[in-house]
Parts: sequence; structure tokens; C-alpha cells
Amino acid sequence: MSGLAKLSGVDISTVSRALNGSPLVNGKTKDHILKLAHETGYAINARARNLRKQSSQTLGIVIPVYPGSHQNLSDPFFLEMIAAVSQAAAKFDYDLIINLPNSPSEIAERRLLLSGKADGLIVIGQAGRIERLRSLGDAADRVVVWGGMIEAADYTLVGSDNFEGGRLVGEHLKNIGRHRVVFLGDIDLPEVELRYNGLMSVWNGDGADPSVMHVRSSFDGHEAYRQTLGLCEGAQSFDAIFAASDVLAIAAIHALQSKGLRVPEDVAVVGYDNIGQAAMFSPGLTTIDQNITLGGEILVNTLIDKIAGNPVRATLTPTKLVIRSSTVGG
Amino acid sequence: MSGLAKLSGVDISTVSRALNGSPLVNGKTKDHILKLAHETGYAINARARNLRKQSSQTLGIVIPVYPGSHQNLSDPFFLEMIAAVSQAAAKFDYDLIINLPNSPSEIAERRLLLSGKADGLIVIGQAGRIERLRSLGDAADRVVVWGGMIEAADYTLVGSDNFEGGRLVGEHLKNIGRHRVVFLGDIDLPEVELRYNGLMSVWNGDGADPSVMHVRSSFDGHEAYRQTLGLCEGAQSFDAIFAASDVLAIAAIHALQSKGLRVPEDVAVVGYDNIGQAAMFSPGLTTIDQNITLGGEILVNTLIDKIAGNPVRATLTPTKLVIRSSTVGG
DNA sequence: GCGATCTTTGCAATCGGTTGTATTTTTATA
DNA sequence: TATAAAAATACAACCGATTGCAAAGATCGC
Repeated sequence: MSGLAKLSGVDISTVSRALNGSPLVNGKTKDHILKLAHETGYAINARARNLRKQSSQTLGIVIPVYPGSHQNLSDPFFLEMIAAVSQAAAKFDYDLIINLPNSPSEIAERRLLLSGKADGLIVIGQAGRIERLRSLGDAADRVVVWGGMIEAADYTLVGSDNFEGGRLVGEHLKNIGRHRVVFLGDIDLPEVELRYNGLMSVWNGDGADPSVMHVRSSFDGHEAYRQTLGLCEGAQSFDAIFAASDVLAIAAIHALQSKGLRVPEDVAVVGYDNIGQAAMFSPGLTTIDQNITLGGEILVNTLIDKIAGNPVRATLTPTKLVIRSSTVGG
Repeated sequence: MSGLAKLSGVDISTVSRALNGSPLVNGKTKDHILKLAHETGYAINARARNLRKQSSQTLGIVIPVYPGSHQNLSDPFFLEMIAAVSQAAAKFDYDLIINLPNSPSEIAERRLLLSGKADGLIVIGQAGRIERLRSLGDAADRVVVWGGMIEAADYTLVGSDNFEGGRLVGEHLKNIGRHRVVFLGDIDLPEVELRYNGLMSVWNGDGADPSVMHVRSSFDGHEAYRQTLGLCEGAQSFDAIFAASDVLAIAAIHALQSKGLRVPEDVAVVGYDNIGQAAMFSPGLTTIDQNITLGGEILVNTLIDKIAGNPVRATLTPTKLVIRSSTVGG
């Protein structure tokens, strides 16, 4: 910038104003400076600007996938969320720093904020970290969490309507006459519990005689595979599986087929997320679409609002059922 | 930091040295400062430090997925690569900025570098941007590209051995007696051309009478699906498909099955990448494993070497065939 | 016990912008 | 033409760390 100042014969403060489109600069002067800047390929030094302006035009996204968490980053859900958030942030000229903590206790998230590397943080999922999120203190002003709506949260939450998602699945299964449903997932996780509650709500109080069995599985496909095999070997009969994610559903289908069961004739299977591959794989997967792209946009909009000091409240994004007859037969 | 200086009664220069483990500070003084820093939750201001040190401890990763590129970020390959690079960078205490250019001509990559937001750049894939990569000029000192080894590249390349990958597939198909092979992909892309060449090399000069047909498809699953349908309706017969990515292979399988063809009895299918879901989906997919995790590590190591001014050269990561009998029948 | 040497600490410049305020130049008004 | 108002530009402080160099304090040898 001092180079540009010398070239154009004005003070660097004028160069700075010209480059930032300030109305305090004469039109001709501004054009001249802009031309020189273009010719010399000048780019404003972000480090200096960040220091002076006390901001970094960067958001952080925290993906809680550490060794031993039984979920890895290649779960398409996370990856589609990263894409959605990145694209939304770009619209505001924000860059995105991605952070994968190495352990549940790591405080890399706060580090990003306190050190000023990021102006705000998007945390994907609250499982196992609710306490820590609640103790963010003033840092909470610059954090938005993706997750199921829970009472205990005093931080800003954005998430899809997990209860409604579960309800839609329940309704659909009921419509196609399935009554012995297995819920595959870990209901200790807030989002999963809400889906389970939604499923259960369908049969509340009516005369049917459904049975819903909970089979616990983390979000790891291999665990779901083993659990489903065990299920097949057990005494309980069932005609449908509602899995807490598409990855789990696909693993379950694989396990069922390896036991000679037909999908959907013997067992209907429904997943959750509608990941990009869900439609492409065979059999195509019936699932709940969380609209991750919209979710990412709302996360970013909400966070930028918070950074600007505007009050925001928790947001639910809509949820819809995507039926592919190959897994639910109807 | 000036706060810490006041608290501990020393100059901020001493605080700085203590926090950075300089041997120029008395042991007791250092302990005292560290204790205070811990108690007050102090974190070094990265903005100021970056400005002064002329570095940002941040790498950028550029994923060339723009509207109209017929490939979207949810291709698990990209996403697994992001994970691998992010984890490798974390080992060196580097953060990772992810950049998704909006158009092929966008210069966001240079912007990250010139503005100092990133110390170096990892570019995933060189398709359609070879010229621009070649014109990086001195910026090339801080750029590493993931892609197939091509002569024209005067920038640093890291990639898996695409020729060998193609050769392994060809050999395998030959071993199981398939001779009318369809190559599904776009051989105008350097990486894909190498895979194709590897495939062709298997039959060079020997007495067999194979036919290899090239069916062009971008990396978009829907296009591969349509192309495969067209193939089934065409006059040419074939008993194997080698697809340039797992996403394409899965789409092709889906298309074949919708036409009543059996995989692998009628048509064997092989993919490329070994994405995490490849093993889980049914039928499990035979494919080439590029070892993305290792690739990500090498990318980061190489880039950090370059940033440090060390000379580096192009690197090939190994490639291996992963056979799942459900798609190749043997 | 005193100069020489080694530790430890402080001072001040620096990184490259942004921005409040002062100053100069231009334009408008009387 | 003199003067007030407006526009354009320059000056200088500031953001919060790092680091070369000078200075102060501690230790040592003789």
C-alpha cells in the first residue's frame, strides 16, 4: 500500500480510502489508484487489516469427530454441511476455517475465537458437549450450534425439526401397514431422542397395537451392521427399521440382505438425512430430508447477525419425507 | 498481553518471550507468567502475531467445484480429502481455510495467498486450470496441486498413481475373463486419461482380442446414469464397466439393474476412490483405493516444506485394488 | 572487592493497514 | 473579492504482538 501511495503521489490514508470505496476521495484520484492497484496486482494485507479492524472476516466450523467418537468425518452429512456453510459464508465474503478437535475436551474452539482467528463459530452437534457449550460465557455471543432443540440450551440453536421428522416416518410406516418397528440409533443424543419421540407420538392413544423396539447404535455404520445382524438372530420379529441416519440405514439394509431378508418386502427401511448418495444407491433409500443447504445458510445468517450484535432466536428448519419405493414398498 | 504484563509486573516483551518458551526468561518469571496466563484464560492475539511474523499458520484448500462444473462438493472424494488434509495440518498446528471458487476464473486462490490469509495453498485437481496454475509465477512457491502426473506441469504435483490404478483394474478384468470393457469417464481430464491409459496397457501386444469402449461422462452421477442407460440401449455388447469414480460406478450399477442386467453376472463393475461408503453399500463395490489419508498427509508435508523454502519434487502415492466379489464376481 | 561475563529484563522499532482530526484546496455565497 | 462552507487530502495514533539492542542485575574468578 505504501508502494501504491508512492506511485500515485498521495498519502497511504488516501490509498486506503480509495481501495475501500470511501466517499471522502475524489473520483479521479480514486480511479487512478484503482487502476494502479489493478496493474500491480495489489491485494490488501489481511493481517494488518484484521489487526486494525479487530475482525478477521472468517468463521470457524467445529466438527466434533475425534478418534473414538465412532463417527468419522466422511459421514456425508458432515461433509454436506461443510459445503453448505462454506457456500453461505462466501456470500458474505467470509472465509471458513474448519476445525476437527482431537478430543472431546479440546478447547480449540475457544482458541479460534479468543485468538481472533475467527469472528464466530458454528458447532455441528451438541452431543456430549452440552455442559461445555453452556459454559461458553461471553463467547456464546459468537457461537451458533446445529442440533436438536432442547430445553437445557442457553446457547443459540439452529436445527431441523427432528420431532416432526420422526413423526413423518411413523405416519408413513403406519400408512403402509407396518407395526413392529425397530428404531436404530442412540436416543441419548438429543437429536436422536427427538426423532424417536416423534415416531412414538404417532401411535399414542389410538387403538393399534404397535411395538417399537429401540436398538442402540452410535452413528458408526459398522456398529449398526452388527446390531442389525444381532437383531435378525433375536427372537423379536419386526417389519420395519427406522434408522437415525442414512449411513445406519444403508448398513442395516446390507445386514438384512446378508441374512436373506428382502427389503422392503420383509422389512421396510427408512433413513434420515437424505445424503446425496441416498438416491443413487440401489435400492434407493427412503429418508427424511433435513435440507442441509438451507440449514447451512441459516447457520451463517444467524451467526453473522449475532456477531453484529443483533438479537437472534433458535430456528427450526423444515423437514420432509422422501419416499423411494424400493425401501418402503409403498 | 499488556494485561498480563501489568499483573506480573514485567514488560510485555518478557511476557511474549515467556509465552513462547524463550530461554531468555528466568524460570520463575516464566512459571509465574504462565500461571497467570492460564488463570485469566489468556490467548495470544493471532492477528497481531500474524502481522508481525508475516505468517498466519493457516493453509488454504481450494476445491474446484463451481456451479456448472457438474461435480458437487458432496462427492465423498472431496470431502474425505478435506478431512485428510485438515487432520494432517493440525499436526503442524496449522489451521485450514476452505475455499470453493464460484467460477473457473475466480482468483480467490491468489487472493488467499496475496492477502496473507494463508501461508500456502493446496489445490485439488488440475482439470481445466492447468494454464492458470502454470501462470502462478512466484506464488507457485506456496502451492501444491493434487492431480495426475502430467508433463506440462511446472508446479508441484502430488497424486496417486493413476496409470497403475488403471492397469490393476485391467489386469483384474482380464483375469476374470472380461474382454469387452466400457471405460466410463472423461479422458480429457488428466487423471482420468492416465487411468484409461493404464487400462489399455494391459492388453497391449498380447493375442487377446479385447475391445475397450470409451463412454464420456463428467464426474456427475446423474450423467453417468444416463450414459449407462444409453449404453444398454446401444448395439455394442459389453461385459464390464470401469468407471472413473465410485460415484459413477454406483450410478452405473443402478442404471444396469434398472435395465434388468445383473451385476456382476452380466456386467462386472469397478469404481475408483474407495470412498467410505463403497464397502457398505449393497452390492459392495470393487474399486481402486487411492489412500486419501496418506495423500492428504503428503500434500501437507510437501506444502510445509515448500513454505520453509526446501526443494520438493512430485510425489506418487501408492494405489491398490480392493476386490468385493459382489461387483466383479471373482 | 572489582572488573569481566553471563542472565535477565526493558526499551523502542516494526509489521501494514484504518480512521479521527487537522489542514489544505476547491467551490459556493454574499 | 472576501468569506464561509464543502471537499479532498495529509498527519499521526493505533491495533497487539515480536525482536534487536541496550541496560541492569547476578555470578564468577582472581
